[in-house]
Amino acid sequence: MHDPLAELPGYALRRAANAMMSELSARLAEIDLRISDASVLLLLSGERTMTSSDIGRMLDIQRANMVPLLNRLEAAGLIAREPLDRKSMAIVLSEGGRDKLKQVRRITTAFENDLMQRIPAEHRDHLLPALNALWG
Amino acid sequence: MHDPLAELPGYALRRAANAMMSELSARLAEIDLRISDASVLLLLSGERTMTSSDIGRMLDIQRANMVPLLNRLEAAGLIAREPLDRKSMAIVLSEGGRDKLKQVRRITTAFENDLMQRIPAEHRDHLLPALNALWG
DNA sequence: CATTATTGCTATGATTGATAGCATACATCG
DNA sequence: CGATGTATGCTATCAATCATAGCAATAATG
Repeated sequence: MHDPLAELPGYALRRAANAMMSELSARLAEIDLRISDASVLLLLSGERTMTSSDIGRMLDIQRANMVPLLNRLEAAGLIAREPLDRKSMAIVLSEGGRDKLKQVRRITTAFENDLMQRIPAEHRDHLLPALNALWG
Repeated sequence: MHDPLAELPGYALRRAANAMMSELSARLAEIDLRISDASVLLLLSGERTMTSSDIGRMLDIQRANMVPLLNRLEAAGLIAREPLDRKSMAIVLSEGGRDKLKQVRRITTAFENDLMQRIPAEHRDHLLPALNALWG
């Protein structure tokens, strides 16, 4: 093949991320969630009270784009909006959301394990710290 | 912060890829190219004669989506379509395309170097093989 | 109190990606 | 040769993601 792009880390990063995302999307589709949906549920599993803006800042999703995302989750009965003051809303997991979260955890941990298995053992432990250095 | 997602390689991969892509986009914007444009130019720098479909297969871009991409490159005077038989077209770099390619190389090698510099030395050499294992 | 910032939202583009269909042309095999 | 199957390049279209601007209400600050 002799792909002149194969040596570029940036290119490999893009391809790897695409492959990973499409596989994870497929697995999450079985429980009717998108990747961003699952990220929000995982984030809400922490004990902290968070508003829509908080979540957006954490996940790098703009306020405007949080709206349809949270609407979808609310329509699916996974979260609820609870007034925090007269302007802000706390986003909390509903009971259904906590159930769904368990399924999300099951899928994501299996997925992460599979991912890591594909990496030769001598490189495996270096991936996470290397990636985190690229956006910290 | 205690981000419950920070430990997930899949999440880190997504974030790292996003950060990388937006920075590379910004750098390539200075020479009026998008990432896919630059990938095509780099791919065409190989000696092989390639059709639109060939390029699409290499870069995982569908035939339908190659059309506007190549139109853009052709309109910018970077490539030419040369009839190969009565059905297929060879996509070749024009002179302007070869000039642009030099700029692409300058930008991408600087970019890749910067990327690698951000990674702690002990992890650096493991990134590329680990990523390539995730989509090969 | 006056000003400024934040929140949640609407509306709207731009870009990318995926699918379906089509006419033409090539390839294969009896 | 001729029939069938496949590849190519394209149009048209749809869905998803992301970004920007603006707005009304509220909160925070000096």
